[in-house]
Amino acid sequence: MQLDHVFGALSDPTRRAIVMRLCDGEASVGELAKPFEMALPSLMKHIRILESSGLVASEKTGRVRTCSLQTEALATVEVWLAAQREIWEQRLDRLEMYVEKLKKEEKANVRKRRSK
Amino acid sequence: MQLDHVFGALSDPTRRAIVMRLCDGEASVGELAKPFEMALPSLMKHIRILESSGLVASEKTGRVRTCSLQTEALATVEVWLAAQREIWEQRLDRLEMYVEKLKKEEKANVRKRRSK
DNA sequence: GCTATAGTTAGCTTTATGGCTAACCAATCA
DNA sequence: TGATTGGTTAGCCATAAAGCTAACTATAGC
Repeated sequence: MQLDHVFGALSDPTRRAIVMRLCDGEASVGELAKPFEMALPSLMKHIRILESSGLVASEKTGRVRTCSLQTEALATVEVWLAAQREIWEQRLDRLEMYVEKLKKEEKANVRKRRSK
Repeated sequence: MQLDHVFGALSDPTRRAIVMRLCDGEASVGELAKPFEMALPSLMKHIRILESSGLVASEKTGRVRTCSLQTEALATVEVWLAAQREIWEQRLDRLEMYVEKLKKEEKANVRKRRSK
């Protein structure tokens, strides 16, 4: 599973809607297609993309294909984002500490200057 | 800030690399360009895309443009993902409870059958 | 003021994306 | 077995994406 494909898959509103729909449980291709004013083959493409991204799995029994969500992929993306934000926030913290240090030094300087 | 654009922006490896680089602090366009074997205008396009997605901000002073990360956008995506996963997991929980219920009933049935 | 540096604009190419229709296959169901 | 339903394949089109080069603008440094 690659971030590229997962982010790519989620960048389309139709596909995000499908993911949201699948959060409520499995669905057949036809069921997924209903809310959209879109030809079946077009929707199938989206499903394929979701599948190749690892976000969705599907299985065909008889003539109906049932799709379901694969949460591991969602989790992977969450982890990546959280990691980035963490690094960033650590940096902000350091910066903040540095600023605090500067402020204290400045206060000290002010006191010094006053006492001169 | 729209999910479409943020996910779209993050679906490209070059742009994710830029985001990761900016986690370590601000950088000029030139600095950002260095690690990539890519013409400047191409890289600039990526920066524009990151900017229009709200992930990155930039300001030009003199002749250098300095770019920085806007964490709110990252946070927004995280929230969306977490929400989806939560719904999904709640559903799994309900399903699990249902399965447990079924198991208990089955056990009860077995006991009944034995006592017959 | 000339030159080098840092971006920017314009315009081109190639490939990918998102949509369509029409025709097709394979299970159900009457 | 013939019609209907559910999905699939193939192939087309328009637009967007990702890259390039070449030429341009505007600051900084000498």
